[in-house]
Amino acid sequence: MEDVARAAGVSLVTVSRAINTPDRLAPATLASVRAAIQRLRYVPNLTAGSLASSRSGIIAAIVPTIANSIFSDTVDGLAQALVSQRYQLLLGQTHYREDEEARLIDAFLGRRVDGLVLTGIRHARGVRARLERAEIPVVETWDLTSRPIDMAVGFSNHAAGRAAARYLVDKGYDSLAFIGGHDDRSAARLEGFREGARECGIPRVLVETVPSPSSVIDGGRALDALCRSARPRAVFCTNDMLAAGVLFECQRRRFAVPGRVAVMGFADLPIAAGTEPPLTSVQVHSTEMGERAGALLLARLRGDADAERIVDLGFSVVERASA
Amino acid sequence: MEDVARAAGVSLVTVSRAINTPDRLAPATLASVRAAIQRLRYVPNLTAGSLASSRSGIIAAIVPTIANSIFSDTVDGLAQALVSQRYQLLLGQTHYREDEEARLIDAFLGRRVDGLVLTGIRHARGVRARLERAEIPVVETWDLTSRPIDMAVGFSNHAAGRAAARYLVDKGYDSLAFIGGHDDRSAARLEGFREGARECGIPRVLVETVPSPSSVIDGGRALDALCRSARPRAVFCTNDMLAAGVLFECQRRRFAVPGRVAVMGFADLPIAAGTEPPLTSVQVHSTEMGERAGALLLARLRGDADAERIVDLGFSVVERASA
DNA sequence: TTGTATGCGTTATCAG
DNA sequence: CTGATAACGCATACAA
Repeated sequence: MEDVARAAGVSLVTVSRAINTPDRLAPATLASVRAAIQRLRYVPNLTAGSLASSRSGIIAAIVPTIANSIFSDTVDGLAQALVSQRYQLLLGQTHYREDEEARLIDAFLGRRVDGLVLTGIRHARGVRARLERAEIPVVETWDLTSRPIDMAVGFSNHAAGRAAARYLVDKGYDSLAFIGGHDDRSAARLEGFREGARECGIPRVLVETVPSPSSVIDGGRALDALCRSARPRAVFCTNDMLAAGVLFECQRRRFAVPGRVAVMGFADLPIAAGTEPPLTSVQVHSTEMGERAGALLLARLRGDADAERIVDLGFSVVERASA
Repeated sequence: MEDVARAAGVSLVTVSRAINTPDRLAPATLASVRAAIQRLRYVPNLTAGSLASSRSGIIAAIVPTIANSIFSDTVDGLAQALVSQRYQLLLGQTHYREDEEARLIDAFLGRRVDGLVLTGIRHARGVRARLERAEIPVVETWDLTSRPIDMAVGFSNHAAGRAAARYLVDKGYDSLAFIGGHDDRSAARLEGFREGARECGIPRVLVETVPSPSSVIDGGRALDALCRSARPRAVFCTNDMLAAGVLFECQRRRFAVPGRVAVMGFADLPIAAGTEPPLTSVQVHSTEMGERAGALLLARLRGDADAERIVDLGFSVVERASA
């Protein structure tokens, strides 16, 4: 920066201003500084800038795994929101482990990130306190709570599960099965699913859990396992990939869908509209979740104190042919 | 840090050492510093550390889009490799635009990242020079070249496309179609596919391109478009999701697979093993690509000068029932 | 509109 | 094994 200043015949600060607040410089000055920057191929050191300004320009996001399209969609949305304001995105994966989340949070706080996006509302003990002490904006996603650490954008997994059960019962299916992972959000959906079924006079639902992250093949296996001990009329899968696996397994077994067994997915991924039969699913706005999370952070960083703290994006059952 | 030093009755440097090189401290000193750190809830400022040490502890990765499982798998692998060495991962998306890639690279160089992982081997002009001047390790992924910017880990997309064509012809299919995006790597696969077909005496292949990022539904549409003007016996899709869409479309049209039309995918995603019929695909080690990229960077950062520069992970045709 | 002085919180170097 | 001192490269308050 000193070299640039010398080359342009100005002082250090002027170079700094040419980069950060160009409109506060005389056009001629600005031009000569920019020319010098180009000529010397000067690349401003953001680390030094961060240290001096105590703003890192970095937002961190923590997801269970990026190799699951629902979370990668959210990260995509978040990245979109941030790129416009020149924030950079630091990414961490927990692999569904609370202690990993805590480790990542510590590491990111050390980096003095300007904001943090978390997945879920359950965290290791101590995390909440550390985040509150850090005094940075935090958004929890993919679920809702009345008492977020700071802000939250998501939907009620419990209500979504309940809605799925009620939808299926409304359609006339009386023997319900649930296929899902055992992470917190799947568990909430299951609880809601059971409650919805109970409310409709169905006291018990079949449950088959699969490891998280789950995949197409787990869906097929789960249906296989269910059919060994029972004869479900409708299967609700906590993720469209599982549901696709169930559809393929139905094809193998020559089960008509929805005639012999109805199939319902979750998340309304692009695949849902492309299957045969097209998949009835619960739409949850994965990408928008990231965008809104980003928007909440940016608003707070801009100083908008009156921004919302809890955004319920809701969900909706998208009816297609499979159920 | 000063507070901690005072509380522990040592100097600043000793606190720094307790954090970075604990084995060079007397056990008693270390213990008292650690106690003070805990007591005061001291969170070391990595930004200041980076500035002083001129090592940021950050690796950046740039992918076309994270919302496509092949790239998110690679990012996953990379993140895995880095987390063990306490490197953090900065993520950027180009959305298949060279100028976005250039912008991101500049931003990341400004952040003084310790290493960079790129997707593909084509970049905007000037990028190569800037990266060489930055003197940081760079890994290009998802393709190979004899002249990488620095290092590369991938496979030959051209050879993979060629192998797909030869495989299909070997199986007796004489009318070939290609469904793929129009990004560089898909283009390379198409070129290879055409070459392979030509070598087997098939001068022309049908081609249907879809927008990137592509999805299941595009696969169905593409098959639809192809069938309007021709009658392909075998379809090679440049991505398993497209292939799954083709399978579903076949189901809709009551085309037997592979009897009426054979379907071949690419990447061997988890879905490939779960479809009905299971999908013949080209396996390309997406996750390992990220892991190896991370390993190459780490080796270089450790100072291993004699590390490899080009890693060909190869590919293999995984034969299943669909072709 | 531009410049001067100061500090951001560490690590590296050297000395003891 | 520990400490004193000088960077690291920039942004901010204040002055001109």
